[in-house]
Amino acid sequence: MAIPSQAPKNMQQQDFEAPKRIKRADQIVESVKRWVVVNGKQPGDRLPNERELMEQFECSKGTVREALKSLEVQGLVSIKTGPNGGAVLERVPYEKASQLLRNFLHFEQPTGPEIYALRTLVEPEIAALATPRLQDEDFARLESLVACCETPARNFEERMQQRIAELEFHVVLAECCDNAMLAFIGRFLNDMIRDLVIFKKAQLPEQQEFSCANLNYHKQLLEALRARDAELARQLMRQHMQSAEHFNRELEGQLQKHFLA
Amino acid sequence: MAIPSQAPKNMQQQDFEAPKRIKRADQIVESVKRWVVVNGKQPGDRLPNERELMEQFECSKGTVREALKSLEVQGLVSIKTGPNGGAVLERVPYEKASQLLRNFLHFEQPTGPEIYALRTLVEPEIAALATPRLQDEDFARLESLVACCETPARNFEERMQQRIAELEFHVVLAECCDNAMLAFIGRFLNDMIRDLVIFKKAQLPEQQEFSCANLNYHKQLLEALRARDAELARQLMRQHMQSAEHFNRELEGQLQKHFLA
DNA sequence: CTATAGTATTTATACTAATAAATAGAATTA
DNA sequence: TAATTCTATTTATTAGTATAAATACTATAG
Repeated sequence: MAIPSQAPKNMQQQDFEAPKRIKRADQIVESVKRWVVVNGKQPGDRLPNERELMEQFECSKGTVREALKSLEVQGLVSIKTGPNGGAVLERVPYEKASQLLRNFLHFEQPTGPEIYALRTLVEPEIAALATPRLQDEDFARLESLVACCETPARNFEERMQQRIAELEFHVVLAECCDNAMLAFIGRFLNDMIRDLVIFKKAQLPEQQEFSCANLNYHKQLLEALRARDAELARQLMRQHMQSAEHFNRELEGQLQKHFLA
Repeated sequence: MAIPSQAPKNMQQQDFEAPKRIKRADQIVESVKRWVVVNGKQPGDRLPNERELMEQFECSKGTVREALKSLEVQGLVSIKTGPNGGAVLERVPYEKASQLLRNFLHFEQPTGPEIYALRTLVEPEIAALATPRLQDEDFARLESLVACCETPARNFEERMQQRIAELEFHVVLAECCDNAMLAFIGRFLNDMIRDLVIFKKAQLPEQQEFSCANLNYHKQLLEALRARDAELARQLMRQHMQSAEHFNRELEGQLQKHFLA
């Protein structure tokens, strides 16, 4: 949140750096952000309504709206109509942050191997961090997700759902680990893989061996987690990820053949 | 990019899910995004100007401007005035993505140890991936950054600059590794640490031992990189990170004492 | 006294029209 | 030819008006 450097009017051509005019709306956005951090505002606190903002910043309705739109897109406020409506401060939801990061990656689409390489790094740590923090309800969720994959899938739809459940297993762990960044990366990678799985791999014939291996690892992991053995959980997850990486490579190979044929 | 579910008017109360009206501007944003992916538009391609968008979407100028503002905030377009002005497609710059992710983390400020824990995971991999890809100019940059830390700092300002140079060393490696996500995380963590260093640690008396250890690791790393020995680079980086993590813990302890006194 | 329906108010949402600022490129001048 | 001024195009900003949505409050019915 940098201080908006007011562009001086009468200046020689000598300044090559950032002589760019800062738009009114963006100035307002920065002011609001400063106001939030300086006054230690918390999620739920309300911003002044549009009329007051117009007066405060001496600008028109349209400009205020643009500023509020900016804050809304960034996920920092949500806007409601009606009495007691207006803009209220929000903690940025995961979905928002995730979507914005995906925009960033749009023109350099990470490949499967890249995603799995990262996953191999972070998932074992997530497992280890989550181990001492899992509650009864978390175990219940993990159980049900494992159960979901036990029975062999009868059709495409079921196979898809089992894949999602497999991934959800990792999301539960990510949510429980108390390192916000690690959790974010974990969830984000899962989302990326989910899209890969759904849009690319699903059309291939059943990958019995693959699913079976995953299920086994998840079962073993669940045991280790219940025993609160962080080190074992880390080890198992590492093996799980290496196995998944290997299977992914194989799948992509098959997909290649499938595509050429 | 979900399909905007038109909210049905006469419906029983049974739907708890997302009956929320989608704002006109957001609909336009989604349309534009679809247009980009469907037509495979690339950075540099221009969007229709405001007037055309108004006609195309049958809406007013204000609404178009809100939509464009949204796209601008997301870093997907940049907008210029004048002839040949208007909105052009951009690849989202790192700074934008970084800032948006920081908003997400604002209310759950990651602690030093959390940041270093992640760093210990990713930096060794970054070093290994960068090893075969470094060009002459990259080596030159690394050299100059190391040189910058050779001479003992005479004052606060110099000490600060050396710290920045130390971190920049890691940014160079991140930029060279061809895994976009890993690179992003690496740079992001460096930014976080830079802020920690600048705002928290700088006031403490000189950390000679710390800086010296870092410098040594960087020198050894540079050798390994020149020898194109990825495995050695990974090992060295791992040790470097463990050492840095350890020093950070110590620093935070000293800071605590400093603060209490 | 309680639940329901109606009403009024607050607030965002959307549109129109007009002016200001920026700039690329054409026309002009020395 | 080279610098300068002019001009057309396009966004930036403003003002004012009207509409639609959400909700708190009130009145009514049971």
